[in-house]
Order: sequence, then C-alpha cells, then structure tokens
Amino acid sequence: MTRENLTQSIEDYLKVIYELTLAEERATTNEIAERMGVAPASVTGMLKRLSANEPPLLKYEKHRGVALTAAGRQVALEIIRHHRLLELYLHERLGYSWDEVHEEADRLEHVISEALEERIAQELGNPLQDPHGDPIPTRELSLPVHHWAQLSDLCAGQKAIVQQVANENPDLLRYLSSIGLVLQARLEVLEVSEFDGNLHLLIGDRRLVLGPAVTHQIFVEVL
Amino acid sequence: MTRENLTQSIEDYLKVIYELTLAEERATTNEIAERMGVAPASVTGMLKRLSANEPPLLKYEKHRGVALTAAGRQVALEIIRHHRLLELYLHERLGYSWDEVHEEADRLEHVISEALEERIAQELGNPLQDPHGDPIPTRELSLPVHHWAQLSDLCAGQKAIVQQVANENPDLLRYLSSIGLVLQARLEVLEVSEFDGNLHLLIGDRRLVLGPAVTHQIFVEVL
DNA sequence: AATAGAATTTAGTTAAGACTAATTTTAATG
DNA sequence: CATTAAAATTAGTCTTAACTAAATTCTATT
Repeated sequence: MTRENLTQSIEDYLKVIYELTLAEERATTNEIAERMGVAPASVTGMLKRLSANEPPLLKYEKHRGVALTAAGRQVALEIIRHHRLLELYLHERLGYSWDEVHEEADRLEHVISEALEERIAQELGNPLQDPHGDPIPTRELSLPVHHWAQLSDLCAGQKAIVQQVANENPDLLRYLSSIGLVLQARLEVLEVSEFDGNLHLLIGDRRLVLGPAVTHQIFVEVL
Repeated sequence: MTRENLTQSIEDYLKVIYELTLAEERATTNEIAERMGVAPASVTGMLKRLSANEPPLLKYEKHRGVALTAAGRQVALEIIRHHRLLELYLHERLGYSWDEVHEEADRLEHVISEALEERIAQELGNPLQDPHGDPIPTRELSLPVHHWAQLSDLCAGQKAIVQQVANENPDLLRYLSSIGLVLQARLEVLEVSEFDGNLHLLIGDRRLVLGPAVTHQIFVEVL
C-alpha cells in the first residue's frame, strides 16, 4: 500500500526504529547507527529525509530522537510480517533450523510481493508465531499481545514452558538448542543467585545456569 | 564463488547479455539497452566497468559489442539457475501459474543464498526444466542440450508434444493456456500457410491458427 | 552558572548507476 | 568515395546512501 518507492535501506531503518521504540518512546541517532552498522552522520541524513517524506514516515526533532508515524509503523510491520512468515516457511518447509532463518529472511523480506506473502501465509495456515516465538503481524498488521513472563523474573520453584526467544544470534540459538532450551520446552527454576541474577534451571534432566543477559530475552508461560 | 561484490544491476546485465549471445556471437549496446529498459549511454558505462573488473566479466571492444568471459558466463548461469529453480518452486509448491512465476523470480533470484538454492533444488528433486520448459542449469552450471524442433519448422501432418515455450510474456502465456497449449500437450499440424507462415493446428479437439512470431518460440518433440 | 564530555548535526566527498545532450564512429548507399 | 543515418560513446548532471572531519548542542557535575 504505502510501500511503493521505498528502498531496502529505508525499510531497514523503519524496521530498526520500530524495534527500538518497543522498549523506549523514541529511538536515538546513535542507537540506530549501531544497529544498522552505519555512521551516526548517515543516520541523521536519513532521518531528515524520512521525516520530510510525503507522507512523513518519522516524527523527528533534532537532538531528541525519532518515533514512527502511523505510516512508518505500517511499513515496518509489513516488513516484519514478511520476515517472520519467511522465517517460519524456511523452517517448516525447507529444513532450516532456528539459527539459520534470520539471515536468509533478512534479504528476502524486501523483495517478496504481497501475493507471495499471502500464499506463504495460507500455506502455513495464517500462523501467529515465527520459529523464535516472535508474534507474526496479521494481514491487517495487528500484533497479538502476549502476557508471557520474562524468564529472569521467575522465582525458585516455578515451572514454565518456553514461548519466545527474542534474540537472533545464531551462536546463542545453537547453544540453547544444544541444552534443550527450545520452544515448548518445560523448565523449572531451581535457584536464583541473589547478586548476579543467575538462574539455575532444570530442563529435562539437565541442570544448568543462565545469566540475566540471556534470561531477559526468554519469555515463558508460567505453569 | 565469483559472485561476491556484484550488485543486482550487474547480475541483470550479465543475464541479459547471456541470453542475447545465445542467438548471436556478440550483444550490441542498443540491444542490451532495450532489454534492460535503460538508455544506451548507461549501457556503455556499465560495459566499461564490467570489462575492467578483476576478473573481467565481459570482453568489450568499442563499437563492436560484447561477449561474456568464462567468469561472466558463470555468474549469468548461476542467476539463471536461481531464476528457474524459483519459478518451478513457486509453480509446484505455492500455486503460481506459469504466467505469474517470472516476475516474482526476477526479484528473488538476486537474494537467495547458495544454501537456499540447494534446498529448493533438493526439495524439487534436482529438476531439469522450469514451468516453461526452459532448461535449469545443473549445480555445476552445465546446461542440458535438447534437440527439440521449432514448431514453426513442422510440416502439415506432423504430430508433436509441446516441450518448451521460450517467452515470458504473461498475456501470451495465459492465452496459450486458454487454448490448451501447455507443456506436454499433444498437437498436430493440419496446414502451413505458404506466404505468412501461419500454422493451422489441432490441439485436443480445437482447431486454431498461430503466426510465426509465436511458433518460433515454441519447441516440440516430434512424434 | 560554567564547562567537560557525549551525542548529534553540518559540511563536504565518494561511488553506483541512472539520465540527457552532444559528439564520434561505423555501415550503407548512391 | 562522399554522404548520411544509425549506433555507440563521451561529457556532464542527478539521486541515493554511505563516509570523515569539524562544528554544534545537550546534559551532568561541580
């Protein structure tokens, strides 16, 4: 719809800004630059262009960061829908593991037509989660909201089922698979280390310890 | 392999030049410009760059057109393999008709990894023909050579089976489907018009007439 | 309130890859 | 073999999206 004339680069900026503004109200130039692997000065230039676009895709005020406009959010969600549908398709139909899907989907997301998006969605039965448990925006671009707990918030004795791993790092994902921490895995918190926030977990019959850098990014359904 | 650093645009030039040099020894600037939908001056610039590349992708002499080097042909065949595998995949697994596959594959061909190429090929059983009957280069980039006849060369009374339609025009392809002229269709030449080269054909129980502009691009196995 | 240091923006450059207009080369014809 | 039309090339411009270096603005702290 709103997505003609947009370059891959623009789509990437919007996607990154969308992700950054989930946590904070506005995204800063330096944050964006770091995520995109680009110099801050390049980001400033792009922010100006996108906020001067008709319709504006960003609300930008010098020195105070940016937020998406409705039009910008629309585009970002469209790309995220492409990305997550592709990830799931690669996983379900072409034998990709959850650590391999991200990189491939990152390139494909910009070039598939709406028609292909739709056929993939149909083929997969209009799924709601990608292989990492991330929610897939619907055709109307609404996002199902989950009320899952951060694994890092659990207390000793609680049991839970893994629902989402919000990190695309292939090495981490491979490691998690190797210890049995995959979607729908059942786990129990044995102990919470007071000072470093480490969690001692039982997964299957394996005991292991995970630090907060990791447990912050894992979401679970508490039983 | 040789395909790092190459932009989509470069890949498109090489593909077009490959196709043009199937018919003639060398491709001319204007031919390339027309196929690419680009001004001739733009082509000259690109030809210079690609022939100055290390390794050179083109043999280019001012005013006498270009041919691919071995390296250039390698790249072109790699892209064509992507394109045709994607066309077949879209057709077989995602419900695309033969007139819809080309446009989508034209964008996807530049971004799929070698890993995805390989999985698609495996999933399809290392196929040798795309939905139009065009040969798919093998993993080693060799092309199966067929000894099919041009439909335009047949004489009255001959019977044949359609093997290839070397034209991507969606309107033509839809028309051909509508008259039953699809891959593996059986047909008989009833009559050849002497002056205009029109062919009167029997396909199924339908009689129809096709001009040489079309019958030149259809290849058949004579029975 | 002054100021150091961090964050951001400005200014100016670069490379691709397109364009147009003008020029040059080649090929065909009388 | 001179002329001309077609084909190709050159020259110069534009846009996108990056870069570096320099300048500016903000923020936190004394």
